[in-house]
Amino acid sequence: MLSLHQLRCFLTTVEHGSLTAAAEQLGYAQPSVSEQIRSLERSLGVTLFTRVGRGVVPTTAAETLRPHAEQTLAAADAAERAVRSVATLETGTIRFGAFGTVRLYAGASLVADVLERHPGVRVELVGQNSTEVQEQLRRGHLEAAMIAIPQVTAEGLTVIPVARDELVYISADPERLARPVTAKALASAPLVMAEASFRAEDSTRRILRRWLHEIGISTTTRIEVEDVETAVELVGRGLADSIIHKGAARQLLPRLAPDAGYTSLRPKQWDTLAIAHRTDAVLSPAARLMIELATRRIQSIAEPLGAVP
Amino acid sequence: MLSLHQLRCFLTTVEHGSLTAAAEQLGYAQPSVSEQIRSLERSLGVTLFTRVGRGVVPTTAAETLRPHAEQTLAAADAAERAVRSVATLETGTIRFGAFGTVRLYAGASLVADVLERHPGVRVELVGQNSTEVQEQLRRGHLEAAMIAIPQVTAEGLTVIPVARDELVYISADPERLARPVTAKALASAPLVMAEASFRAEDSTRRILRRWLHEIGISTTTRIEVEDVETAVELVGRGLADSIIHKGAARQLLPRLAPDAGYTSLRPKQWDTLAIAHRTDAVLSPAARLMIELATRRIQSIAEPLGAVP
DNA sequence: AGAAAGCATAGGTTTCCCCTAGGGATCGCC
DNA sequence: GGCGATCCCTAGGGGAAACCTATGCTTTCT
Repeated sequence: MLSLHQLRCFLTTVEHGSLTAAAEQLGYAQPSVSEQIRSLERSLGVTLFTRVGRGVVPTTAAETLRPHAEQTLAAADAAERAVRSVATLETGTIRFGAFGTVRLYAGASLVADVLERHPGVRVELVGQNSTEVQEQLRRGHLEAAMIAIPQVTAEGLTVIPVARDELVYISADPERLARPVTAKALASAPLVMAEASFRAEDSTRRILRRWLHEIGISTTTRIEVEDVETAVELVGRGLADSIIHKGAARQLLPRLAPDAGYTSLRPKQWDTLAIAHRTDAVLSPAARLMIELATRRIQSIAEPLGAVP
Repeated sequence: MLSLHQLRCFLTTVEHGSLTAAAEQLGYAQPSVSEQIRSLERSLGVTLFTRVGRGVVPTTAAETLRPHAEQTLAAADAAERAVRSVATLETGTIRFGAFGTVRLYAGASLVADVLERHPGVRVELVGQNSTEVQEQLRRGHLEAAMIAIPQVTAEGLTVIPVARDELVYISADPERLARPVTAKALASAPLVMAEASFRAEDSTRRILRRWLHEIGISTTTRIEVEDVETAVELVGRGLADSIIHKGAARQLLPRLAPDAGYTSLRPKQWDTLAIAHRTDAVLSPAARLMIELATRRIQSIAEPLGAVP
């Protein structure tokens, strides 16, 4: 049976023109190489070297074999290196940004997905606050992140939209949920707003601001909080109402505000969810995996938008 | 250490989605395949299958490895088939020695013969000069050669006579060709001699020397040239006469010296044509084919002598 | 002619390959 | 929910293969 080991011995012998030199090169004793060559000749039914005096001379069969042997070994080497590059992913850390509402999609079950496919990896979800993610993206400490799209794309970042998510009105007051909320109704509501995107360019607020501005009403935010969970809890206690992503509402309301519900805005408003990475970055397999899984997950909840990069 | 065997087991397992099925396909017991996969995983430092309940599921590392494994096995298979095709003369290079006058017999039409029978092969006729052929035979770069027999066989070479060829006198002077040339007449002729055999042991000259020596005459070579064609051309221009093989005369005179002709020596002298190869060599099919065809061709021109090996 | 270089052979040890036998987990079916 | 079937793993043993050292033979160089 043909073996890579035989081919290696063969090639080294051809290159050095000597069994002894090949053995030395390979770190074996000379008879070992000799035996490998002999077994290769036997398995191929061909004489590869004519033993002449001191030294060996390759036959035409050997010359025929040579390029194929080289290609085979090259392919095997490529296989090894390809897998090893994955191995670094297997044993390394996947560091991925996901903050604001997006974090809810790319949460525990996403991590579970990754761990199932790559049992050895360590997963790090970065997303305590938007400033941190933005900063780490910019400095290259994070390869990529899932974000609610900012209206003005940050410099040096490539942003790829993957889905859109509806903005819904959440409240503990059934009466307010009876019909879609208009801008006018919104203006008179006590609101708690959470940061859902880049601090300076929070997309949700920007959308609301523009919407209300169109009909000459200014925002009336009552409370400002850091994270969506807190906002939802406050809504659950009836202290205020809020506007969040529909996907977040479906996930959080049952858990944090069982007595609250949600309804659409009128007209409906949408926020865009996207992947962001440094424009000049070459994404690693790990980042690609994370993006793929997160995208799939988001698109299974929100409305798909465009193609996966 | 990576091995083809491991890759084979791996691929079969991926394709069948089961170790048991792969083992059955490969004709092994299940634990054997299992062990191969495990050793492959260990040598790559990667988990290839997640053992889930009953059954195995390939990881992304396995998906990465798969195309490379396929390519490696394909390359190995190609290597095997390439060499086997050489063994059966479907392809490959036939390298054969033929120099001096013999080259005229084993010339273009011999090559055509070989190519007709084996369209895929490449033919290499080595024979620029005798030293080169002798050297390559001795060093094993040539398996076999057709030669004009040397009186003293070279050491380590087996020489098998296959035919004898008459030595004839060629001249542009019709008067000299009127009757067979005796030693006496030869002594007074201006001669051009070409190297026709091993440089040091040129058989033609040796024969002539012995012949003339018997009647107390020394040779009177006027010109020395490397190849027979040049000698014949000089004869054609009337600058000298020469002694060459009859077969060579018949082939070359019309082409190179149309005004010249040939006549026998008196008594007739013969040179022996033979096949030479290393004594300890096992001849390849390619060499045997070449020997057989060359022998047949020579014997159709010169007088057969002994049997084909 | 003697020394050096290179391959082959011989014999023994270690490693690897493959087998059979049996244990544990999961899945499907009563 | 129990039970058989399926599939993988572990354990241990036998045989082959790989590798080594030591040695002998041939060729080549000096």
